[in-house]
Amino acid sequence: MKQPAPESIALESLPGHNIRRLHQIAVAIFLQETQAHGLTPVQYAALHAVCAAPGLDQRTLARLIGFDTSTIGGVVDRLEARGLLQRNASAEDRRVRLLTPTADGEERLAAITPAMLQAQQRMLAPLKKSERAEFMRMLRVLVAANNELSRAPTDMT
Amino acid sequence: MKQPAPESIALESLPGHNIRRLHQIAVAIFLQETQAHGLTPVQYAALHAVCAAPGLDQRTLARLIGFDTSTIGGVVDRLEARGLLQRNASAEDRRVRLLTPTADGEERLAAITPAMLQAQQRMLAPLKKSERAEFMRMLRVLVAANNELSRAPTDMT
DNA sequence: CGACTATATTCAGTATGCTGACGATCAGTG
DNA sequence: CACTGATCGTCAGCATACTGAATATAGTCG
Repeated sequence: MKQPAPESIALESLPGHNIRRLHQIAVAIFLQETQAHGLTPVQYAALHAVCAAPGLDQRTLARLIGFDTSTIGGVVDRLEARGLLQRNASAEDRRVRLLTPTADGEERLAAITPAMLQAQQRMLAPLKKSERAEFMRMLRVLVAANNELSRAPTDMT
Repeated sequence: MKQPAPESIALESLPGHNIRRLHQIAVAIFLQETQAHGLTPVQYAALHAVCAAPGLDQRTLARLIGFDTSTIGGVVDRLEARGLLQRNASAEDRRVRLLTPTADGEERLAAITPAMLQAQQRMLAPLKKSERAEFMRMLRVLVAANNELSRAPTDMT
């Protein structure tokens, strides 16, 4: 059996290529819908997690939302610079930086939520209603099964 | 009807979050399988397209694989620096830079192809065989329908 | 207590991506 | 031919991401 010529492989048939494109599109839709609020998808996820569990440390935050710990510093920097959360040293363990939302942060999160949900709908809108649930189910299977493969696995307990 | 509290929304229920995680994982799998060949997913896609259509310009390349034109310059730079392709000014239109693979580039593409295909398989491996085709079908529907939304739409003619 | 190990965070380096702007060039029109 | 508008490529600036290393602190064991 001879391999097909490497150039003859159709990019559109490759899962990885389509996943990359879908991610590109999902980010674009998110930014479009939420542009009035000035948060990126990643910033939204971080702010959301901090509001849901005030006082958590960066490492825990990273594991909750699947970030690399060396990336999260910058994300938190930007949210802090805009006054949406606070970063304070922990009293018990001085290595740790504890994150707490500010009032502004809470408000911003509440304000952006409807647009964020609208964006989520639009991402799957091209599928039939019955297909959307099925797609989400398979998406979760893939993410859960391969969770440990990326450098930033999620804590799925 | 009151909105649910913004913090009570489960991140795992959001399409965007799962898409981001799946992309992260897909890149990690690609890099794992192909690490001996030293190409990123994006570099692979670019090299593949140039080998399939030697002499194409950067704008066309960008539209073929869904890149932003301001990103592709850097990608081509790196491939050129490693001697995998050549960038020459066009004779007819001096704005245009034409891309041609080198012999090394062709070889590299052929060499990486089996590992790349192996990576694609692993991405969908957690799904049952019948589900994989269904997932890919829906993936293509979503990408095709929302193609124009990102800054780098693909030419799908 | 001192050495060793483990953990939380940061940093430098590299690679995508997007926005908005700019320089060079081309093409069509008066 | 000069003017106008479109097109190709690049660049600066910002935001994710990952690798590998450094730093600071904590905990543990001999």
